[in-house]
Amino acid sequence: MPNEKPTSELIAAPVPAPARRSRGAKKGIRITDVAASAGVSPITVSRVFNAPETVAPETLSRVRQAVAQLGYVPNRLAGGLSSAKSRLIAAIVPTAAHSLFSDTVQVFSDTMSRAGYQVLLGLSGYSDEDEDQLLDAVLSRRPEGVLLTGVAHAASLRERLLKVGIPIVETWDMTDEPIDMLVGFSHYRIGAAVAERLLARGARHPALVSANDDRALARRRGFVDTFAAHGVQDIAEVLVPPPSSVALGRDGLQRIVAERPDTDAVFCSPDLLALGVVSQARKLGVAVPGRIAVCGFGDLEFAADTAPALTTVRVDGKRIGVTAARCLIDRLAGAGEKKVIDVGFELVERETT
Amino acid sequence: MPNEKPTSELIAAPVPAPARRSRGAKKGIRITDVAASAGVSPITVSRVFNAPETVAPETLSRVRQAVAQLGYVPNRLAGGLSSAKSRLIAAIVPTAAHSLFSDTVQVFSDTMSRAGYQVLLGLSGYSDEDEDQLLDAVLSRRPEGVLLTGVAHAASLRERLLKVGIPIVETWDMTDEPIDMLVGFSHYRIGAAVAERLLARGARHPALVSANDDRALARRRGFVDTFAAHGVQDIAEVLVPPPSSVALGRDGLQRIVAERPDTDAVFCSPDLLALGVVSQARKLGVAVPGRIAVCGFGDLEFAADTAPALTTVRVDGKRIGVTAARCLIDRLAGAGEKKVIDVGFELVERETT
DNA sequence: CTGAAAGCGCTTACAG
DNA sequence: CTGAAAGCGCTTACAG
Repeated sequence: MPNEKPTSELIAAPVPAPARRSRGAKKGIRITDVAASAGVSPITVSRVFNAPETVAPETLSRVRQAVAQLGYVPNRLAGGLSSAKSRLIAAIVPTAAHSLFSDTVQVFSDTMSRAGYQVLLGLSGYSDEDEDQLLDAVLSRRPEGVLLTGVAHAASLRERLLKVGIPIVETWDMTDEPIDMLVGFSHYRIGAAVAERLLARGARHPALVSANDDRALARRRGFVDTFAAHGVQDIAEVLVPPPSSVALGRDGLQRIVAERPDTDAVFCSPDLLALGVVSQARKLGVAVPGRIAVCGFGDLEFAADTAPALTTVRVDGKRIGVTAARCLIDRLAGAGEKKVIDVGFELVERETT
Repeated sequence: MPNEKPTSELIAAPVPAPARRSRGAKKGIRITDVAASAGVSPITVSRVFNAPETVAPETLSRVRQAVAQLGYVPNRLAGGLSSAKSRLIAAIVPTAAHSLFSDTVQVFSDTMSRAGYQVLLGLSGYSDEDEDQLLDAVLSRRPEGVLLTGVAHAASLRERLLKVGIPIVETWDMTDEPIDMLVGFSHYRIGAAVAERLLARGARHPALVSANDDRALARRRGFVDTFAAHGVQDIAEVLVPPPSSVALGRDGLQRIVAERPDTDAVFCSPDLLALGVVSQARKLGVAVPGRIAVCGFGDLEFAADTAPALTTVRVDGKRIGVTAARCLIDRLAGAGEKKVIDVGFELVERETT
């Protein structure tokens, strides 16, 4: 006897029930399936995942058995919608490809997942242009926190992020006015430190081969200002667009020496450019660091080998990753206030002769 | 006059309405806010985002204005739950750090987002152990497709993925029994090709310095089998755990030459190991490729410069990324069947003297 | 071209 | 320690 109607028609039934609609995630095991199988209510199943300590041990194992048997995986779209906790953290980095930030992303992701969060990677591509669009995509997932690379963001991005009211960590840079939390270091001070080191070595005709993103330009300013303070005003420079490469570095030195044959020091950042510069110097028969001192940025592992005469700047990307993750985790746990952490940097001279 | 009760108490009110519960994403602009502001129904607002071509131009612009003014960002947790379309694709890669796969991830992500999908990165960490746990985390987001790195997955993973029934692309490897689609190349054939090249150069005492992951071991098999087919059975080898590094390569050659002073060829993969081997050879005064021929894997950009005598194997990671993305996009659009695409590889000899 | 109602699969805030 | 009801913010499948 299918389609039996309820007998309670005496009690007004104003709207006739419309035909069944098949929609949404019809297939797949739901929490109610597990509940039925384990002989408990859906709420109890939910607790097994989200607050197991509040469930009786015997119930716990019965539910877990049902979960395993049915192969149930909770639907976090539903869970997130219901609880307003997406358990998602967005990490916005310029690029995934051969990047300075990959160490940071790696440990950040590891640390966050150990704390029960998943990382949604947003690739911003070094341009502010689509950053707004990327932010739309990211925010549509309702992340509970955001890691940002750098501090120079379009005003619109700052405002929107501020309005959303979730914890933010900016990284890999320094500023007096962070959006929220900050774990990084000063690129300006790096440029200044490199300049001082080169000055101490006696350099008087410095040059620059550098990427042209915000952070590289901050290093450039520190470099230029410091030389200026010592009376060296005129610095030859080659700015290259991303992605940096050995070839661009090689080409950079070529242009520098053509323009300024008396160049006695080059600050190249990142290290990939420095490798090109060192290689080209070798090809030209120019002694490094004897004739031209070269300093890079990024401390590529193999640089030590490839270019033992190369001074470089080391930054601990892993430390930035863990620290940033901890900041967010603390904040999400209710603790942790607005703070700025400077992880500093290190000038590395390996085997300067 | 707050809390005015409805006047219709004559019509049975069996269950007293419980107190209001504040829960879920209380704050934030909802689709109903936009609808009210634009003077349309929520469905129309939904259409503006998901099927703008079905909305009258004038309505469209009115709604978009309201969206812009209120700063509305659709909640994809809700949208995904309702439509069973998360617009999320999972990409599972071993690591984010200095990786061969970063090019693939980059273009994959770019291509997918241009098609309206976001990429959820899962870092599997080279071990099958937590792969099940990672899969739980990933599947809980209900991705519409999955990109996998490699083809050697635990049987449980294969089964679970198969059961979910979403499109899968395996990448960076080759197999006769893919889970679904496959975009990659044969590591075994690479090992064989390298062996043949070295044999042609006259090598008779080959050695191996290699990572120990599944794909590196497949290259090893191709290498060993091919030499065996030519009567060379005894191959010295050093297998190193991830992450590979220049230092491990250096150490590797040291052990090889100590064990087999007559070694005349070394296959090192990945290239980071090859760089170490070449560097150590230089330190030992061993001519490369004169005394020992060295072949790497991965075609690191700077290797050309660092070790011009290094033969290496180039694989087009970007092509894998785009192709894999296209496979998924086609399939999600209803077209595209199960297929295997071999992107091949290339042996690169730069300036062998 | 537009809208009213129902439902996606969870969790919250109670009450017991 | 456990559960019944309501609701999170969307979209589907209609109907007009």
